[in-house]
Amino acid sequence: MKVITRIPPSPTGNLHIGTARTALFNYLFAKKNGGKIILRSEDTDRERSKKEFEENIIESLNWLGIGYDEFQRQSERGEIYKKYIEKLLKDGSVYEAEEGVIRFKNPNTRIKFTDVVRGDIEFDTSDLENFVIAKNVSEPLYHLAVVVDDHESGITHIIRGEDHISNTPRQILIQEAIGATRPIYAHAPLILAPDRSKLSKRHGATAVIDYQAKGYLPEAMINYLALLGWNPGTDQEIFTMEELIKQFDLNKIQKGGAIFDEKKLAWVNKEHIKRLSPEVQKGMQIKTLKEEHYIKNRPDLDVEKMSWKNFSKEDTKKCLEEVNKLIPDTDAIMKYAERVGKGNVLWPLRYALSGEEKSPDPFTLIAVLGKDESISRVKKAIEIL
RNA sequence: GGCCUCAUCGUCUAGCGGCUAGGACACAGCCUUCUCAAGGCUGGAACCGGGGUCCGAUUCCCCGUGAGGUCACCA
Repeated sequence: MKVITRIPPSPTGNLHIGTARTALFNYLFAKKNGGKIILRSEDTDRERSKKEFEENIIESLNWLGIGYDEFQRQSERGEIYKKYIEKLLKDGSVYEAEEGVIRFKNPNTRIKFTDVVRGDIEFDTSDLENFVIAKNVSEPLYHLAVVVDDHESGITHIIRGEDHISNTPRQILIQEAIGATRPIYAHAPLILAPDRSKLSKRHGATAVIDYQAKGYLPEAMINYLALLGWNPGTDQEIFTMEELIKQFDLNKIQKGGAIFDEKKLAWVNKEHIKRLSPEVQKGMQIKTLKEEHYIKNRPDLDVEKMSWKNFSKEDTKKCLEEVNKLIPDTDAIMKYAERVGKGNVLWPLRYALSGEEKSPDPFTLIAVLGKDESISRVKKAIEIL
């Protein structure tokens, strides 16, 4: 049996981190099994669906490197749904209610299904009412559209968020009514905000594009997302997409929700940056450096932090005066530093330029600031001394 | 509230009956003449509670408690 999975976002917002993580799991699982993956835009809600969101979702998925084999748009599949709704109407599985919508006739049975990550789950559907499956024959709603699409596309595995567990019995009911085979379910835990509630817009940056804008590497994002709710069972924490595909396993998906921690994302990002070529790293460093407050504005300098170790203020001052004549000649400064003591020269130089105890090296700073600005910053330091 | 799901350091997690409960992030301290937004070392930090089962429970069962999800003509 060929594995077929799906990524079914609703274009009512930018690609959400939670959706991206679920998309990733579907992608990894399909790739690992040599399967197929379908991106399905669930835009049956004409009011809320926006073209721009669909574009954002596609772009974000692209940026992350999550590919797919086929693209579908529910708004273009009206005829297919209509055919099913009419058939259900005819055989009496659904009926038109007084309000004019179409409801599913609840058979009030017990539905039991096996979830790959949670085991057996059982529902008594008599707790459910006769739920609405379409506004009319031409306007299907979520449950109907999903079940029909999954069936028509031959979806074998539905990997989705835990928030869909309670939707499952309804969908199974519809499956049985249209004679569809039941796919295998795997409900992944939710990605949580720091307060342990479902991560949503009110928690700030929740769209993939927000992190793209912050300068995170797509590889880092993928890596971190994969680790939220899944782990390989080893101590490995840094992965490439290829490694993830190779190691991914539905059975190792976590049960409990995981809080999204940007600090750890930042660490993962740093680890991926380290694996980049020195040239690319330098380019990224310079790009992000330009946004630093201490590059945009002259820093306030603290005389006490100006000297390295026990080197005197007077000597530090002399060093800086010498160095200032050499800027921006890197080799000359380095040669001088080796003679006088690297720390004695490089620390105060870097501090004079950035005003930070931790910052990139002085030569990078000179490159970013430019000759004139560098010289005047060092001059300022000399004055204070 | 009904139904469903979940429960190991602050966070992400390993553990699948016997471990000094491991790793990572974060945090704290120390080291490092500085091309250091680095690296290294050390440290503090967890099995929600109560019953069982068992020679023995973090691990299996039950009950609590807590957290979350879901109850739309949204998806």
